[in-house]
Amino acid sequence: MKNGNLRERAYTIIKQKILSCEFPPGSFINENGLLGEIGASRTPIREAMTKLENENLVQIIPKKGILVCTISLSDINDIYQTRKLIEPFIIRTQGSNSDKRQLREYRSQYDEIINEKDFIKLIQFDDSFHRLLISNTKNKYLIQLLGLVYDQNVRIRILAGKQTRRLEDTYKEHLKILDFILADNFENAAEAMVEHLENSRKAALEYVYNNI
Amino acid sequence: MKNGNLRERAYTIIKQKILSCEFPPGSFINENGLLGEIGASRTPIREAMTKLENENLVQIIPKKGILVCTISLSDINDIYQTRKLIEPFIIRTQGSNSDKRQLREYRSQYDEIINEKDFIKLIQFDDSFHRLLISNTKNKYLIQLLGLVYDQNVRIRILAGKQTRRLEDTYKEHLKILDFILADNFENAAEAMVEHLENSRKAALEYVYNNI
DNA sequence: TCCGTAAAATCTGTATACAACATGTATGGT
DNA sequence: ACCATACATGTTGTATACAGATTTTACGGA
Repeated sequence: MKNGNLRERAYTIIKQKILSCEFPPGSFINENGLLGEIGASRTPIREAMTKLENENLVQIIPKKGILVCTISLSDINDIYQTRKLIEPFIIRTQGSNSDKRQLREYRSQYDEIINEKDFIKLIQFDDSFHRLLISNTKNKYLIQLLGLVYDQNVRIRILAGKQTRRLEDTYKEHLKILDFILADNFENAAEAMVEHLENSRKAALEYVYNNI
Repeated sequence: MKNGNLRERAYTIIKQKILSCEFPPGSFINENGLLGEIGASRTPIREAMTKLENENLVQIIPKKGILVCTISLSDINDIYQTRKLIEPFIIRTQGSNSDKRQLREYRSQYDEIINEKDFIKLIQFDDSFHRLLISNTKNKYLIQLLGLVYDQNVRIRILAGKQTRRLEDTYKEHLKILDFILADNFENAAEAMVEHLENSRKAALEYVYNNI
């Protein structure tokens, strides 16, 4: 409304609604419905949509509307194939460059957040662990790709809901990876990451099987 | 002008101009200058620009203009780190799914194109080899990422110009990879790919060192 | 009641108009 | 001649207006 440009503002607001599944997968977004909340005309909103289309979050169907992308079985397999390829590689090659201070800070917050039982917040916290790790590689192509992948992953986990067991397992698996990295044991950290991703993949598939 | 929507049309035209370096890296694109050629108003042109921004081909600088992205040393290192991670992986895991007919057809065209001495055409043909290989993995995230990477790579090679030696080396290296795949020897194919990418990276770096 | 067709309302795609900002130019003072 | 300030020009960001298409609704016949 006041600072920055309206396109970015629209982008941020709409993306948040998609990631939180307030705009659920498979639904259509009405451009006019956003005018009031964003406080902008259709022009910047439409530009934001083309940006979201490139992030695989919406699909602009000509003369039809803006469809919030669904998440299919093959999406999940693609996502985890990608992650299992890149994330262990990053740990192995970039582990020694990790910002240990940030990782220790992350670790110290974990217990507190686990106990809050705010599962949206917990999912975002889990997400930030992986984003923290990739931030060590300065490779902007890998960072961009994994950013898209993580966005999809957040949606999957929110849709899957409060699966308490998986939330706690994730906690333990993250700590295992974290401690290996802090101990400069990158090979074991990478292996723990592969295990973690394989477990996450199974949980995601389980959700999709039960709900689609 | 007639079929499809103008946004896609604008996107295709502008992207072609960027990849061919008719719009050279570091230059600004004037929106009004494109009105006539594209036959559309600024609205679809601007939407095309936001799409190109997400592909790292332009950078929209608020209230300033649309800058064609430059290619830095770290870009080249990022590009080849990414390619060396993903492309051998694809050969190893997807080699057996390769469309041998397409690969044989590709091979049969190569001699003819090499002899034409049309270096732009040759660069595009080289590019299509890698795109052919990744099309075997149905992983849309990897395909999308490598698409962006290949786009940048085309620009680098066009800027580097008619380096005859490298063009011929590329030819030999591609044939080596190709023949290993056709012989179902995916491990050797993957190793040949790593070699090829390392040679390409050095050639790209050499160009940048000499020109920036 | 059900179905098909036609009209109305709605929504998207595009063009144009306007406002804000930035850059370049001219003018005037020292 | 040089610098500073004011003005003119050009370009981007956004709003609005309009046209074409699609969906919804209303109506009439079976």
